[in-house]
Amino acid sequence: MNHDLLLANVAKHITLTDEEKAYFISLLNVKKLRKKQYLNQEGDIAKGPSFVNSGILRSYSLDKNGYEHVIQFAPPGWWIGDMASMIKQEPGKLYVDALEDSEVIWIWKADLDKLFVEVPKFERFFRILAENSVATYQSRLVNYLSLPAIERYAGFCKQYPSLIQKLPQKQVASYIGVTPEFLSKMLNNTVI
Amino acid sequence: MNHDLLLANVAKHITLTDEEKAYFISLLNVKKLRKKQYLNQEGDIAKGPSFVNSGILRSYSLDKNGYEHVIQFAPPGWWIGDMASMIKQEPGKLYVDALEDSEVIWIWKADLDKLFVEVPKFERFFRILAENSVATYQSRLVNYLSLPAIERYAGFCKQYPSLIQKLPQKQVASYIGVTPEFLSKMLNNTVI
DNA sequence: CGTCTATTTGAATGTACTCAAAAGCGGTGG
DNA sequence: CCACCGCTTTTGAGTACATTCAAATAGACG
Repeated sequence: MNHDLLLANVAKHITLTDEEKAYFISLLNVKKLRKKQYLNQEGDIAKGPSFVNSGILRSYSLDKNGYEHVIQFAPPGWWIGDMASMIKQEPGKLYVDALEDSEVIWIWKADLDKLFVEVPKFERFFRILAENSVATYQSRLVNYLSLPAIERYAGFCKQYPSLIQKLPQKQVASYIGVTPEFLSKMLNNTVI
Repeated sequence: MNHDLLLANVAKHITLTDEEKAYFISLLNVKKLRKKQYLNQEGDIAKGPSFVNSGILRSYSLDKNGYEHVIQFAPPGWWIGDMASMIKQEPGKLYVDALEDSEVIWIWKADLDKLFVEVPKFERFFRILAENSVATYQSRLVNYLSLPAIERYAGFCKQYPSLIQKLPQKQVASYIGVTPEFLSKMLNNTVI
């Protein structure tokens, strides 16, 4: 149970006293996930934000035809979760699971709210986190609306060069919004 | 120059003293926009978050074929801006303009940073704002990845019933990610 | 080794786009 | 007040990008 990666992540944006660190750590929970294990399933109420300490997680939705659509990948050092479900504390529409054996550090939404009151610096930290997330989603939407699949793939490779090597092609296809068959054809120039 | 709508918006999440209100107001700028006038153009560095007091604004990107892709509509009471450009203070990829004569209240990023230090409650306010925005983008992405155009249109009508009446069909088409021609055909069942 | 899943390949299909042109609509100026 | 201009919406034909379904092949893992 090592919080170094998380504390380094926090330290990027705010500076904590030892006491504040200790309090923060006292609120944390750790969960080990086996490959394919769920952190969250559709219909669950998201417990709170989750930080990936090791492994890779992803969030995705399932459409009525049973196809998965990846919303986010989270390698070590990233946060993941179903924000809508977390905010409203309502059953969510996203699944979160592990693509490989992983370790996650997470905090109850109720504890986070306490933390915001006790150590207001964390308001800043999570504000910055959310703002960065907004920027990422905005740019993803721009890509999705204005680029053909092949360029969305190129953009993904450029933005996440280390991820691309670890992910099954199927997962990347889902993230860029095409079927695995079509991505395969694109990469092998079988698209005529 | 009436800040009531903005103050009511702020009051939804945090409670300010009269002094804090006065300080906040002292940092605000007002801009009137004529229909079609830009608040921000591609390549501009976003000044800071903008609150729509009256009218309707939209943000959009322009692809290399010259087609517009609407990222967001902002009726009165909503915030809008190019988050990536604002955070990094780098030239952005989004345009923001007025779909009708509008009035916008905005704050310089540098003043906002000062505000966060002077009145930390605003960290909370903008954290909540950004979190809601993340939730909205997540759900929009889910829709985009997993629903056919006709259902994205239905979803838009359901989610923004009052907006749909005010917007030119062309703008809605762009938001849901189809050409104006195709939306017209969908609505008139000319799609065979 | 066998099983399960991922990837590839092919053919047929479908959803949505492009281009072009006509029709509708709203604002503005003479 | 109405005619005209510019922009939006509609309609049609042809096309392209991406999907579906099916089946073969390849990889990964116990």
